[in-house]
Amino acid sequence: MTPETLAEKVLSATRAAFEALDLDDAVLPTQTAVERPRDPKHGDYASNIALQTAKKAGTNPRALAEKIAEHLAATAGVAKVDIAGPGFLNITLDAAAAGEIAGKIVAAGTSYGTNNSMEGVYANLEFVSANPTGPIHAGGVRWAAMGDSLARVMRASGAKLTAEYYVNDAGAQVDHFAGSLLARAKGEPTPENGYVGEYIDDIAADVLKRRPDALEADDPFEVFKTAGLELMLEDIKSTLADFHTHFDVFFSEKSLHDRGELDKALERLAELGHVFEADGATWLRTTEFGDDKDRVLKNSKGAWTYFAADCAYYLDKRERGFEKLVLMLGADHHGYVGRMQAISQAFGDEPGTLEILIGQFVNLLKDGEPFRLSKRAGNMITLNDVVEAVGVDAARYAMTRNSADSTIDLDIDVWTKHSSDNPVYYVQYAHARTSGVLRNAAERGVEKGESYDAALLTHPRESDLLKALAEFPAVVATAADLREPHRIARYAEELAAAYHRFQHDCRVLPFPDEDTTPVNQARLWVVDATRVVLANALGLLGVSAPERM
RNA sequence: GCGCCCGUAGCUCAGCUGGAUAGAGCACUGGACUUCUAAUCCAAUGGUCGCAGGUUCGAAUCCUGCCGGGCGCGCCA
Repeated sequence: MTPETLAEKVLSATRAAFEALDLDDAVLPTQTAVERPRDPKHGDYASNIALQTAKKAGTNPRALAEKIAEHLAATAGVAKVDIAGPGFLNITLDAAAAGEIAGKIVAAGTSYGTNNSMEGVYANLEFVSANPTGPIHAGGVRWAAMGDSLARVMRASGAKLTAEYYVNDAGAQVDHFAGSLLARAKGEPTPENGYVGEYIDDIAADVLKRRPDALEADDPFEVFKTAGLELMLEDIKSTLADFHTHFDVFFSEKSLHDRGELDKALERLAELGHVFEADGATWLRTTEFGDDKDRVLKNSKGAWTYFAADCAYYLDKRERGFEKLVLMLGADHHGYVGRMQAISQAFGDEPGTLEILIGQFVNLLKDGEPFRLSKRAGNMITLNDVVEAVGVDAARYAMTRNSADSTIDLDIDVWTKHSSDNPVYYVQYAHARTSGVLRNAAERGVEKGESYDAALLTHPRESDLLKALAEFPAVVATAADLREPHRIARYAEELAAAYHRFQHDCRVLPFPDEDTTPVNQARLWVVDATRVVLANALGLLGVSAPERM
């Protein structure tokens, strides 16, 4: 029995109890969940439904709980129901009902954990979107890892999701970038507001390699701009690919300008009556939608602002049919939330259409000192550097195991020297152990058979492990719903711990001089199920699941 | 000044949208390998959940006010 099924049984038992006690069932929730108590004395699962509904129904929680327990105890698969404290229901399943899950997981394989909590939601998830004027720096590691994992988790929950990278290939920064390349190629000093760094030398050289005549062209600046952006973007794409971070779309800001999308967006907003002229500039009245000040679309010189491009980009996404736009931004951009939401509402969209996730910074430390990153100064640590130092798995895992709401302090030296402290190895090792047991079983010709007797799985370690395994789909659904991929990592650690304890206390394979027993076989099913879930969980994090370590 | 995020064990962080005696990893201490990988397990140590009120059967969690830290508040991009 899965926790979901049990929760339904709890609800129907409650409904029956309400009827028996002649209570108003309008106070009953449409859904409930059972929780896994920390203390094993509290049974396999616990429900607080009596506590939650008794007061509203005008009765005593304890009395209600007793009535619910009566009905619930009669349910198939439920071994025992106790009432504790003010009215908790502590439910114990019989071993056979609890053990079924292993077979279901093995049968489901890679699809175990998928759920339909976001079924059919057509979503766009934008993340990273670092300017194409330099390599992705170490600060981008967090967004790449979290965004990519979130994409996987939302897809696993049924969302039809497009992962998108907004390429800011228009505007002044790009000109500064092009100017820096050109100066470098000519051997001139870096212009004011320009970029420095080894990568500028490299890109300048590569542009010349690709276009040997670049300096003699009619407009060398344009050649360096176009070719430089192209090369930089290729570099970014390959960095992300190496980091196992997949984007479906790299969306060019410049293409919005070229296609006249900014004019179109302005026109649309004007039609809707939210545009006004003042001080020689064109404004969007975002204060109407809660922003703290109105925003300029076109400045007094007649030039588009970055904000105008944001409007056009928003409209473009909506016109591509996305009904849910999720945007991951760094804490330094949280000031944008107000104006971005105002754009959404100005176009007449429901609140919630645009969802902005703000992630806090990774504070990089070196020798205990804050390490400032700057593309302009060229003293940066890139995503590539991080990956080279600790590897993709360790980097991704370290970045996804914390809530985006908390800032992370990360000492570069600690990270590179003691990377084996990373809990990712604990999880991966658990997976390697499951693979090892199954490999040994295969070598010795021990077969788990077509089916197994779940009633034999009575050891407390088995019971804990089975409960952890059963939880996975709900964890995925919650992670998707709350946009919190770190829940997957924390779950994986719990599951790995449950497995390590199981393998320590429960002999799986028969000893060499013994015959294979039904207990050996049942345990092999549990091991295989654990292997599946660990692999699926690591897969959602974009971390590999090695068969040997 | 205004806005967003954070404050939980020596350190790094969880805490499943209000539940039972607040957890894990690292570090420290002591145990467990002639049998499936000890990258493991077991035990011990470690807490005024920043502070003060409030809401209720019940608060680390929700509300208010303080204190402390990070980030942000351009006709820049």
